[in-house]
Amino acid sequence: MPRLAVSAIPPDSVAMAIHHDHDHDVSSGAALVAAAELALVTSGEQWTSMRAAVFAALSGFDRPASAYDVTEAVSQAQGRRVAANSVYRILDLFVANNIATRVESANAYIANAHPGCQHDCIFLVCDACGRAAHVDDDQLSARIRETAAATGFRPEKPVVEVRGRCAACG
Amino acid sequence: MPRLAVSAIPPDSVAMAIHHDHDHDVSSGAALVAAAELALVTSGEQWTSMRAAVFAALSGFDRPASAYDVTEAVSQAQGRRVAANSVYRILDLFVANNIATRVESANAYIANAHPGCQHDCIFLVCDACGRAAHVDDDQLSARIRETAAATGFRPEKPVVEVRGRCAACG
DNA sequence: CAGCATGATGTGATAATATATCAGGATGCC
DNA sequence: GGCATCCTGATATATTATCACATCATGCTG
Repeated sequence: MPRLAVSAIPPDSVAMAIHHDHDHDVSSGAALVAAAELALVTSGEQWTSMRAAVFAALSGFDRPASAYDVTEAVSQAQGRRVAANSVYRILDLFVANNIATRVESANAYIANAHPGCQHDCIFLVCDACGRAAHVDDDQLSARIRETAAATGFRPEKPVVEVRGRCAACG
Repeated sequence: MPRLAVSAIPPDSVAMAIHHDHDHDVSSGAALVAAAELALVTSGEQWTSMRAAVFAALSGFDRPASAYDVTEAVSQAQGRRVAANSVYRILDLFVANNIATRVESANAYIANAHPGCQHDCIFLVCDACGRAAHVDDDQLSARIRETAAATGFRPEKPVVEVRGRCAACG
């Protein structure tokens, strides 16, 4: 499978790279899980079976998934009812450690395809199919931060999510 | 009161204009309400007393307000219980007609200080005080749309909300 | 004017998303 | 093993959002 800078979704049908000139360990499947585990452990967090299950469920979706979607998927996988609040806790932890991202405009979460690499994320969210493509454009992100900073604002976390129609949905 | 391109909040303590070289009818108070009414009526929508009440309540907040905040404020003002779903309907209408904007990362709404003028909005949302400054930077917005379009995505509505700390909160 | 069409609002229910609290269990460390 | 700490489960509740349908207001039309 080709390694590309834009983790479009579905994960195996990526098409193009944009303003992204450095290499990542873009991962999927087992490699992605391993990378996530490494990132979390490196931060001094535990990689428990529940966390593994949540991450597996999250990365199994081909589009941003709500906490309840993930809860349902984990429940299925475990053959028992898991509580939503546990999933929330874990998703929050994932977001804090950059192995997942929250898509604010969709109240949903998506696994980060390249944990360990810090970027301001730009998501292209399709209003038709719900899928989200992830674009890194450090130059553009920098412009956004600069623009904010120019007003005396101290930017912490830019939320850039372009709603629209993906190529497939026209 | 000075007319400025950046509608910082609180509304009477604006400080700077950025990449914004055209004039607006930036409005506040009664003038803002009149501008909103005009914008709505021009679109063929009615300006009912309920809509006026919702707009007044919304523009009375000095920061993005949740639909329930607005519901509460309108209820107070009217001396009766108004239903949240009515408020949602009206806020949706406002957003559709560009006299209010939804701040996705805060699940909240904010009155548009210059209805009738189309921009992609950029909000600087303070995580400490909850206030949001509104920046227009057409050049930056264009870059964002271009970046999205370059992937075959058709951008409809960019959501750009920079979370961080405002100058006042350091 | 009566009747009707249309759009706005009210009512009531419910769904979806998110957080709080606290007890008990697992884990790591010594 | 024992202790401290972190993690999870259970339960409750808060917040945000939507739906279906009844009612009301307004203006048009015959």
